[in-house]
Amino acid sequence: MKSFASRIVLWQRQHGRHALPWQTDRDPYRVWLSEIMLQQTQVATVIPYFERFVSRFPDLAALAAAHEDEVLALWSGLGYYSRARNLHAAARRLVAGNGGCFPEAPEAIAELPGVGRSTAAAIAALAFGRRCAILDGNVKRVLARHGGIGGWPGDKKVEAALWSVAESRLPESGIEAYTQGMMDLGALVCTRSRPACDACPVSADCVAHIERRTGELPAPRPRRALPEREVQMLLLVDRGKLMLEKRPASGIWGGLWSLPELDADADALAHCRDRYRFVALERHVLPPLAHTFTHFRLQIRPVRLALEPCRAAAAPGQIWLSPAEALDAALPAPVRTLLKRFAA
DNA sequence: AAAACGTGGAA
DNA sequence: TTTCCAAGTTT
Repeated sequence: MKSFASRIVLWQRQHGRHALPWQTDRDPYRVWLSEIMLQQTQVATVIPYFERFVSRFPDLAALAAAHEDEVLALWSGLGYYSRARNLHAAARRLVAGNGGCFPEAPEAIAELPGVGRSTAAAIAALAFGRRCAILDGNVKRVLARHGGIGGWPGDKKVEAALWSVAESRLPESGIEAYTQGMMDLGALVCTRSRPACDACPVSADCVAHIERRTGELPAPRPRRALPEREVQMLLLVDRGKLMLEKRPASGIWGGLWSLPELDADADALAHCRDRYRFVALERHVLPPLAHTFTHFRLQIRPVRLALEPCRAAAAPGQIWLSPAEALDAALPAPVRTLLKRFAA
């Protein structure tokens, strides 16, 4: 039987994906951008964001010259916004300190903010042909099944074992096809549920397949109950314009423009007066909106307050926009939903 | 080292 | 509806 790596490489060339938007060339900028967008995010979700982003920022120099606000606006809806802030910061660092050149060594790539071991290896392999191992969700699933490695892959010891296997199976040549092939195999054949083992090039010596344990491997993440939180969000309206506030750089929705929040049981009118010195003429409670994060569930109770004209007093970190203008801004997903609903 | 960090697709 | 988790990294 051919080696594991050879079978992956041959399979990738025949059955793998070759026409994804970031596979048009080996431009390290495009490879890097795609790898960041694809962190914890599915390919189908990323594609339209990637197209929009590269059309606005076609290269490192364009990205470095951008305002962070516009970068975040193009990321709005993709989630994990520190990825966008780190991407922007890294572009500026490379243009200012590295002559606008992308580093080729995985160790150097991993120095960039937002780039860890696996992402650095993916860029080094796909853009520069470096022989190094990745370990994303796809690879973890393929290796856990093929090697019969139990335990949750997020566990440190299990992950260390998987890294070790990943390093040991690299091909002598054809690292690009191998790297892409492991991801393609995980995404297209060795799927989470109902894997297509009939179509798999490495099923002959796959422990999970042979022992009929593909349903148990890899082991699922240990579950925990999702905490529930509840907030009010204020739509402060002055002559058709809404007030948005810039969120702090750290924490949820960092750097995005969002609606003022207050405790679910607080008095919206009093808050409006005490916190902003605005006079509300009319109060309207809008239908609630549920939003689920990875680590908690949020109930949003929107309240619209029609204000006495006051915009001249706009403070730093605040902007007044029409609903249409606001939809071009870097909004959190549920706020976008809310504003669409409000504008309709 | 566990928790934070978003969103949407699929089962 | 609920659960899982996707080309993970940072603190």
